[in-house]
Amino acid sequence: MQEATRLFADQGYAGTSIQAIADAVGIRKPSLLYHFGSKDALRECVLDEMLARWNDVLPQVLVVATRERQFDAVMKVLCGFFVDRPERARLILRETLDRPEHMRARILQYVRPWVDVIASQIERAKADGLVRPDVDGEVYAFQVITMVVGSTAVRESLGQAPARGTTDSAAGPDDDRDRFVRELTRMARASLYTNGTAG
Amino acid sequence: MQEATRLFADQGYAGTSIQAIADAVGIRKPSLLYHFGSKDALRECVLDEMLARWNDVLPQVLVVATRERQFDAVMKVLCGFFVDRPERARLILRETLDRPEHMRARILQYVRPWVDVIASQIERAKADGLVRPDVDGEVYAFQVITMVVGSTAVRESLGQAPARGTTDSAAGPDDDRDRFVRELTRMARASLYTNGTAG
DNA sequence: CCTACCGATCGGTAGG
DNA sequence: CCTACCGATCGGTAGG
Repeated sequence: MQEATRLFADQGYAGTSIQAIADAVGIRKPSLLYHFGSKDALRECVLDEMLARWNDVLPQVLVVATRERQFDAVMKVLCGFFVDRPERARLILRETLDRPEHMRARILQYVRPWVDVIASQIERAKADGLVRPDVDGEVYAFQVITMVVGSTAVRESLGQAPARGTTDSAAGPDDDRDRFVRELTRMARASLYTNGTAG
Repeated sequence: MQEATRLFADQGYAGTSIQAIADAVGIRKPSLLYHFGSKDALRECVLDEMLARWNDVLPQVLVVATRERQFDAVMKVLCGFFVDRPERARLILRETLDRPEHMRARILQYVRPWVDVIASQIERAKADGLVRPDVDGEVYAFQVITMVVGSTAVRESLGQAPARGTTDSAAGPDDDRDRFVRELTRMARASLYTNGTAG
């Protein structure tokens, strides 16, 4: 499963042969097919597992969401899920491009709860005058998720080439990660609240 | 070329056989190979043509950039390039996932001018106190481009499923397009300027 | 979990 | 631009 996830994410479904997966695991091709039935069933299995882990992470944020600083908590969980395992972002992007109609249903199922949580927060905050009145909560939430997934998927691939500019000379990978997450969060927050710096 | 671009964007490079491209054009497979030499050469050709059109569009924005309202002009051209032909966004995303090291060079070559233009605008505006002081121009510009490409690539595929919410009942495709571009522009602008509504 | 094998399709070439 | 063909690899099956 791990190897299949990695290979599908890195080379795509059509670009990955079941022979290659079998080689990576150290068994023969028919043995792999015995376990999963077909290549397409393996694809479903890989996607299901990733979405199941996504569901593991959902309750965390709903608990935290009862406190203040909800926004930062949601962004932290959302970013963490993909940034800590970028192959998830690449896989979800590839699947969306490969089988849009198939992914639409799953995305509705799995991101809908998030969109609802975020949208309800936005409406509440809008009533308090904290959120810009022209924000469309649903489009906004969808856009933020797309931004996180998309930029995470290409970040490692591109070695964040254009992002090393004028800052201090040497920075560790952890610094890069934090800087990346912080900027994503900053953009999402600033484009939402009337006061761009407050949660 | 058109058919190859469309097929590579929709089904991916590995998922598209030269036979399928030949069928779409109405010629035989060896005839196609005669023109382009190999499948990989065709891939290069398709990518080169798209990047060449990107370069056609660059001067436009540099001319407009001498006037006021630079930001909106840059966003309009950037969004238009991808939103009007979403297969460009899908192709560039697939190529980045398929051959990251190969794309890094091209992206540095083709998006560097944009990043520089935007970054210089940001530094000027920062000095005037118009831009938030904590904005990292390079990371920001990279993030905006990623957001535009990523969300455009998946927008059509997903039929913007979660984005039909509470607005008026029936809206034409043009309305959707404008709403999409407007929200992208709004987010990019609001996360940059101290006053989120001014150019 | 294996060996042995299947038809279909892959990218590409020979030759005209 | 075609017909005819190449070896290699594809996903998958038979049978143990």
